[in-house]
Amino acid sequence: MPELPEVETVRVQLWAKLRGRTISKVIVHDLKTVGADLSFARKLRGLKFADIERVGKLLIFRFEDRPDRSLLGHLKMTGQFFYTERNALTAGGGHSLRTSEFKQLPDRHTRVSIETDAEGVLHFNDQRKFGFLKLADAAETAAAKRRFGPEPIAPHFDHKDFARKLRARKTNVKAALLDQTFVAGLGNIYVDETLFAAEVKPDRSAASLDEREALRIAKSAGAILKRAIKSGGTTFQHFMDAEGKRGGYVNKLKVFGRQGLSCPRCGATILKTRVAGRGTHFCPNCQK
DNA sequence: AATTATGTTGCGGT
DNA sequence: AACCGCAACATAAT
Repeated sequence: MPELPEVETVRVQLWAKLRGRTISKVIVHDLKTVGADLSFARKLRGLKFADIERVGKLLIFRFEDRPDRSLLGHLKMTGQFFYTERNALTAGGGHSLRTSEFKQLPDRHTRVSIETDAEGVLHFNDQRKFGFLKLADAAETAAAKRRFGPEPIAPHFDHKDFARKLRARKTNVKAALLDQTFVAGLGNIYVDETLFAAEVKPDRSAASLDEREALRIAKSAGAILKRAIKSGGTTFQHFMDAEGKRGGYVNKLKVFGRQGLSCPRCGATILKTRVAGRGTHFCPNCQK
């Protein structure tokens, strides 16, 4: 899933469900996903969720009375967090084993299941197994957070500073925007959408940008990420939110996945090429 | 049926 | 230090 808007969508949903809940049982279906940590389940059992933080595309679960222990979660390419619950109140009065409206979980891509004291279960699904859940101490957590650059949606994001630093980069502008240590939260979809909004070609060298272009990129990135959050993210292939729903921003994409179709701004044909090793979509006419 | 692509990023080598 | 290419893995499409 996983660019900032998708992760933020899931963060908000999970917090509403997990707030104040205590972990009663953890089932590790795939050891690699937890970094081969044989004590992963034991260390989580009994912990009470106190907060869910997001930095860039990384989720950080915090626990009450245990500031020295956090759970880091990254979805990478195909990770998904699903929250399901058994219906405590059914017509017959008993427990229904139906886990959700959208699918039976766990399924063959479920890597970890975390049960709570509220009949609710948090499932971590990940087809390709690039994603991970990792227990971290305070120092590791702080170190992980420090590696991220500023987020374009941050209240105090400094557009001028960003523009100056962007123009000092030696790569093309797409590679610069994908670098999470430079600016956090953009991925392949939102970089293409940002550069379309800013009217800049993805393969332009960052150093060739003038001040106005760099500022347009800074402003566009924040605007697009915010709009995408409002739409619940983008479902292009795998993304599903914590309730199994798809992201609405897919209908608002201007260039991503629209190769061969006409540019919504000028009518020229959208192209797909390869830039920074990634499939890249842009309008050859109105992006300069 | 082999090759290529896929919403990410860490690593090892310039 | 910054940057590039590749690898981690599973699946669908060509």
